[in-house]
Amino acid sequence: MGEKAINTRDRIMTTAENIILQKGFAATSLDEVITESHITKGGFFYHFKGKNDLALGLLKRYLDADEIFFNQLFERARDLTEDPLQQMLVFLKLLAEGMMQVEDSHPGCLVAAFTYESQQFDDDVIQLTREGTLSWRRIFAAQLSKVEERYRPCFETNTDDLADLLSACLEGGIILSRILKDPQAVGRQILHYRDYLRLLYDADSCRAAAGETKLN
Amino acid sequence: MGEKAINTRDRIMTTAENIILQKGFAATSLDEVITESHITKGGFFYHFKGKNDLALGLLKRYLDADEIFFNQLFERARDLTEDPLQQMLVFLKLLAEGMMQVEDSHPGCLVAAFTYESQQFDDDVIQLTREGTLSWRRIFAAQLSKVEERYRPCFETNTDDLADLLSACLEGGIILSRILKDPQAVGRQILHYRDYLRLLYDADSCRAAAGETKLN
DNA sequence: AAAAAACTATACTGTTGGTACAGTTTTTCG
DNA sequence: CGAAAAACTGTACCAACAGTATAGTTTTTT
Repeated sequence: MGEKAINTRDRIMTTAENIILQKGFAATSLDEVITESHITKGGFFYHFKGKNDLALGLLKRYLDADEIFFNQLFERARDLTEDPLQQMLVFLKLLAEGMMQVEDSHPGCLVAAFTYESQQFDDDVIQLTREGTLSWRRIFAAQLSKVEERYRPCFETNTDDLADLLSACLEGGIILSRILKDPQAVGRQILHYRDYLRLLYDADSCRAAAGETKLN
Repeated sequence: MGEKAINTRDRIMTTAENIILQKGFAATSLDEVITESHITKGGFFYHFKGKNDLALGLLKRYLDADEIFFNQLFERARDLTEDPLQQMLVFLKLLAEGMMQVEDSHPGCLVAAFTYESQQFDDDVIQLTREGTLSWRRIFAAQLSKVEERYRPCFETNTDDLADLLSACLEGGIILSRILKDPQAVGRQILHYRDYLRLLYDADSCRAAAGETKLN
């Protein structure tokens, strides 16, 4: 596949993703995608077998970009501190900032969009949403495991569950952001998750810090 | 409106809601709803002006039922204990149990389903999703305010934000439950939220329970 | 028994997803 | 350079179906 083809394919996908996150998948017509992509129907079917194939391509691209995004933030966090808990806290701060930078209302998450329309997709698409969430779990849980090597949680916890909680805060936060038309909402949820981790692993210094701020 | 009409209307709505939560709104055809409701097209249009009107009716019914459900759990919690924090913790436990009782994968939340297809609805539907989430915030924040009258949080918090966090955990948890086909997942997220509150308002006794040295 | 409510039956129209296929331009590569 | 392969355009078509409309019929209420 040549460079031009990749450009065209990418243009179609970007257009489609934007429309889908606004209208939902079923309500997005191929004709609209085609018109907005400045391409013809034949051109579209040269790149994609059909609508389901488009969904699959979009999801793959989305999950790849997401994983890269998370890893970049983690790398940056590991660059700034050596302590695993602090790395996680820095990561969450960066993540919250990243989510709040969106000017308009949050674009949304393809995985969430697809799960509420799951029945219209082939199994491969559904399977991919599953693998995507599991990969998020893996990324987050890996760091949490490192944290637990050094810190003891107040409660008995399961790192997978705790990792899933972050995914849930993200997905739920995005939904709230969209409903309330408040782009900052997701970020605030993430910071709550961050505070939860602080209390869970580092309650002493949290309480100390709270005491200090009260003095000021 | 007679009893029979109400029955029919309700039957249509229940059928429609089930299909919509599986396929999404756009992908749900009126024909399918009509067939499964054992009614004719004319009969449907006697009860609803059109598809958007159906969405509006579904949302109203859903939000009403939800509010009743939350209030029942709160009443039960207030019945069991007088302490506002304990009431909230009992409520969350009951809520988690309620969400986990679902045998199959979780049916889903109409509000979330509609937000990812928002562009196809009239303003009245969108407005109602907004009012719905704000009413959840009101219910949760009211109890949290009572908690703060007696308990001091470790961090400075905003009860509205903290209330929204519960909504986010619910919405996000439902999505995860569906993707992972694990009906228990939502409940576990809620219990994490519960633990967060415990740490936030009652860190001392948590630490005591965990068998660690008490800070004072 | 009249009136209102709760439907049935049927017909119509515009869109959409997907297909087919013949022709044209662009890129790649020997 | 020139041929082959890639990357499209243009057009035409169709079955399925969504959503709507409306005239007529049965059921319930009063």
